[in-house]
Amino acid sequence: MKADESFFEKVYDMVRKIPYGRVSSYGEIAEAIGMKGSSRMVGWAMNASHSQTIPVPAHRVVNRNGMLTGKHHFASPTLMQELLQSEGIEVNDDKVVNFKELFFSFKAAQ
DNA sequence: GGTGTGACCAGCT
DNA sequence: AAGCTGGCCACAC
Repeated sequence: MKADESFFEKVYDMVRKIPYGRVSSYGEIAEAIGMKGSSRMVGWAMNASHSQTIPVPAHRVVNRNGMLTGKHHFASPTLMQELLQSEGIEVNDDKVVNFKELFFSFKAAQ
């Protein structure tokens, strides 16, 4: 973790640490970068993720309920779901199936 | 440097 | 049960 990195890069770095086939929440990431309660900032940062040279697996980030709230911000509304399914994550009705089991906690990882 | 905005969250009505 | 409100804080204008 580098302190010099801006808020965006911190978020991106955290999101990239989410393992293949796993998902996490905005609030979890916000807390991981020391901005607990500012989960909106995380989602807002993802809005600029497309500008990054290094790909950011934003599709692995969902809201607290496991719902794909940000899917509409992808190139295609169905792209997020397809990406998740391609990683073995089941998605039903815009929600991650077994979200509780697939949830990745940064605190537990440390 | 004030104001608006945002892919959320929790609490209240 | 479902909708609304406030709060959280970084960033662009």
